Amino acid sequence: MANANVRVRFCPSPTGNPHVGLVRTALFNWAYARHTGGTMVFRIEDTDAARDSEESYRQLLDSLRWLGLDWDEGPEVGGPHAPYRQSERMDLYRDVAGKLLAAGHAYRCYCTALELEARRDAARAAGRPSGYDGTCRDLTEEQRAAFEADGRESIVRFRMPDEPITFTDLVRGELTFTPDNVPDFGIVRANGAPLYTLVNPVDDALMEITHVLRGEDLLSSTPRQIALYRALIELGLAKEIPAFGHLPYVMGEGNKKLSKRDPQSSLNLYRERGFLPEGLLNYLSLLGWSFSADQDVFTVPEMIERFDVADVNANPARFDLKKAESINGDHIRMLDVKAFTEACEPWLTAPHANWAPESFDRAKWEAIAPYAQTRLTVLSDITANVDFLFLDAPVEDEASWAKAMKGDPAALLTTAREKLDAADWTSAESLKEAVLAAGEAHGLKLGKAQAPVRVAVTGRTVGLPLFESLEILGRERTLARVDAALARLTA
RNA sequence: GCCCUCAUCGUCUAGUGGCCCAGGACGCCGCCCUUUCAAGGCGGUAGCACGGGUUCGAAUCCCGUUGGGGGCACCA
Repeated sequence: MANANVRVRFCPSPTGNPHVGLVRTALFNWAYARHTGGTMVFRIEDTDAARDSEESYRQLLDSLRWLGLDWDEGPEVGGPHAPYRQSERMDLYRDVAGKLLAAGHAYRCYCTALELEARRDAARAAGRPSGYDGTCRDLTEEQRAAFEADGRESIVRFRMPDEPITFTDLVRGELTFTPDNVPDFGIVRANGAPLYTLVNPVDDALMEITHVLRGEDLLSSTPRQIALYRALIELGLAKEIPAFGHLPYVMGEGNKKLSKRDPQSSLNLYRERGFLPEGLLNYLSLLGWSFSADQDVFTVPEMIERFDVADVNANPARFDLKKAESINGDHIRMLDVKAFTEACEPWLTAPHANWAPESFDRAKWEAIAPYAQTRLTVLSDITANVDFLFLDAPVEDEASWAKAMKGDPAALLTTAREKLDAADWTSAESLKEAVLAAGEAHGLKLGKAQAPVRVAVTGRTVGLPLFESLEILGRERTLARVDAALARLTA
């Protein structure tokens, strides 16, 4: 299925934070490019000055880089069709709009927003399609002059052909749209700024995009783009119409499309919680696609090897955090210890941690990291697992204390302290025997006996293997914490 | 309102007319392992939206119904 002629593109507009739906779209385009040996074009659609922001643009690039979704042409990389930010290509669009107008493929429309709205409402009430009704389609020179003389503003509108448009969607098969339901559409604002409806297909044409893989929300605008494409071809501005593939939505809670406003959709959220790029990508690829019938954890290279748009299915998928975390956990386990150790470090140093940066002890961290790797689902959970090593005193968790300090904890701890004091601190096994012996002295099995020790030392009832933890914490600090607990118990 | 689109366990999916009284994964439940919690192992729970066709045979094809989602901008 290799086809080095494939050119796909990812073309977000820089508004708000990157969200997971956007990432899924980027991923599928990228995977298809890498699978076929084609080219990934990254283009920024910043034609809406009121909504676009430089901050959002920066985040977009940063996010893609973090995810490892690289691009062959685009911002900061360049390419034969530069520039790749539409805000820097305005002259080009003006030129194309002029040619479209001159050739009669577009016309000036003088309808005001109010008039449009009134006619739209009337059309709906009458049960007719509510798109533009073509009022200015065939204005005479006199009518046009009159509107101009009135000082009316005008937008440029594309003239849709009076025939049905059929195309074969890569994921949905053959689709046909009748002219009644695909009205003429605006391509240039009254202030001269081009609209997405013009700019997107024009750039796809100029950049010689062969496969347009985008969200399902754009499905109904496809016939308009095809019509525009045909006009561009006629004008010698485009070579051929690309193939379209509309990817299913990523849905959120309830049953609504995950939107940028939805906090659950924010890519940054997953990044901050400690998702691994490959874990998140793995999960996201499962939304509308499957690796095989019986395997859903795989690496990015494995995905590239198998990915094909033709295998994407058409139904919307709900984002399931539990499964995303589970798969991420699998990827955490796939890391070698060194990579895992390094990946966690950002969470172990300020500002994420609740201890001073200088309290972080790399040697201790490296010693305990292997015990943590099998039980994390997201990296940010690491702090609660190892904070006892870096905090001056264990966290105060009343619920844990109450749960563990039952029976006669002071007696148990007193014995445990004696045994631990006498144990071999270079051996976790020896520490285990100390606690075991202390338990036996009070008629407690190891499971019960370790609980008060664990809470005294780490503050929590759950955590990493206890005796290895004690060994790494060290004799002095362990005994001091047992003493502190004893003091509290007997106060 | 008009148009488009989608429809397999709670969720993500495999399935392209017989291999399916439907397979995997997450979740949930139980057991094993076990120093807690995980991880791991084993087992269980649960689904082809409905109604008509077509066919020797339908989760798979067709029609309709119902339900979900989207579009109908001087947003993208």
